[in-house]
Amino acid sequence: MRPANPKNKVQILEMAIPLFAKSGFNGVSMRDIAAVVGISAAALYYHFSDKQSLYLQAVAQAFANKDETLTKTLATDDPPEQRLYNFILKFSELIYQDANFLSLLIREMLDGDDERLQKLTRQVFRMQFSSIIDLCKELAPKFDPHLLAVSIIGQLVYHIETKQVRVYLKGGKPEHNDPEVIADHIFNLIMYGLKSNCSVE
Amino acid sequence: MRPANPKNKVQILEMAIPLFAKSGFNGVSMRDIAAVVGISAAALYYHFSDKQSLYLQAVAQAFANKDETLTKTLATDDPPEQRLYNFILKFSELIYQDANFLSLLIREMLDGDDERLQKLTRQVFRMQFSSIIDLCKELAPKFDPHLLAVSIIGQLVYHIETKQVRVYLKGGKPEHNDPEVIADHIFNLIMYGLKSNCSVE
DNA sequence: GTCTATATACCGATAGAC
DNA sequence: GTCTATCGGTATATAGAC
Repeated sequence: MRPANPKNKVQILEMAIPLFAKSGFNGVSMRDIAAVVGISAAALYYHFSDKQSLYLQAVAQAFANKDETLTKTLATDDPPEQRLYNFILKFSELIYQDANFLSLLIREMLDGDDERLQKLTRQVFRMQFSSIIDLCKELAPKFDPHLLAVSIIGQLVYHIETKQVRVYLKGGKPEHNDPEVIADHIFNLIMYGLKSNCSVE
Repeated sequence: MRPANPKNKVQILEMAIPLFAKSGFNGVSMRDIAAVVGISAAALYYHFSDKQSLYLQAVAQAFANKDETLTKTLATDDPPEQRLYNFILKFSELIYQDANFLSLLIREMLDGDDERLQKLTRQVFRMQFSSIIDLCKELAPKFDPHLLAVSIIGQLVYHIETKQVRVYLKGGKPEHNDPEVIADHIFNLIMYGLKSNCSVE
């Protein structure tokens, strides 16, 4: 039978990404991927040398351009506070909209060996983390910029990561999943803390 | 051959916990567990009806008493600020010392279906989250207590979760992994924010 | 309570036709 | 580039001896 719709590598990767995000490397078989792509499992080996190679390329594909997108929001002429808010809102929207990206990221932090994590930080986070750290230094020289950057990103990630769980916890409301509500809350907390009356409602 | 050292369920669970924490449900086989326990894979089926049952009981075992421990630090006569600091430090030490607990928790949030997540929040987090929310209301009535509680726990979890990755990021220092350094940073940030000079009290 | 042996299914990967 | 067929290995789980 003549193949009606031959696939290229990127198409296959894009279809594999949600599978790996949902079930992890060990939870997805080559047959599973082949099924959603619409070809046989054997055909996957024409495009990729083995399963690990397919997985790593899928992760790289899912992470591509994320760093660039975020770094751009930090490299403007706006005042530092505005740049921080823009970054927080952009990051919030990014991980809210692209659930696969966040899942794969968390899975990589759990499963990746030292070599892969090093590569990950270089490819995905280096520029962005560098920019946010410089911004932290500018905004609050008294704070350790590394700890501060992790605190900001940690809140963003965790608010989205716990989306599914939080509805069962006390005080959970639907609007807590709105990326803008999350961003406003984090910015306000980071800037002014609990003991301030400078807060912006 | 006479069995030299028969195992009970709890012993098996305790030995399975680090395996599931490190490699996840799909990354651990019944043979793997049997090997570290020191019995045959078939013998596991005397204690557990199937792999899923063993896994769920291992998770329950790993999570047992965590809620109680944390809730206790919140139920004292100390002033609210002191209670918040005690909670942050205790939580920081807890997830730093028990890496299996945090790994399993994150994996459950990725893999658990709605039913399991609901059970998880009831068993592990309900009292603790309830107490921290009441404390948040007391400390900062102007903030949404749910968002605030997630921000506090999110920072704690993320600082420890990224332990392995952060060494490759700008400004990373060994002392950033000290649970007390993390706790002090988070408490200070939460209470006073970056603009501490414009706080009222 | 643990063993050996085994049933059954699925896995990753390859061979060779088209 | 994709197919069918298949290999060798491993998975979960069971049967039955001790």
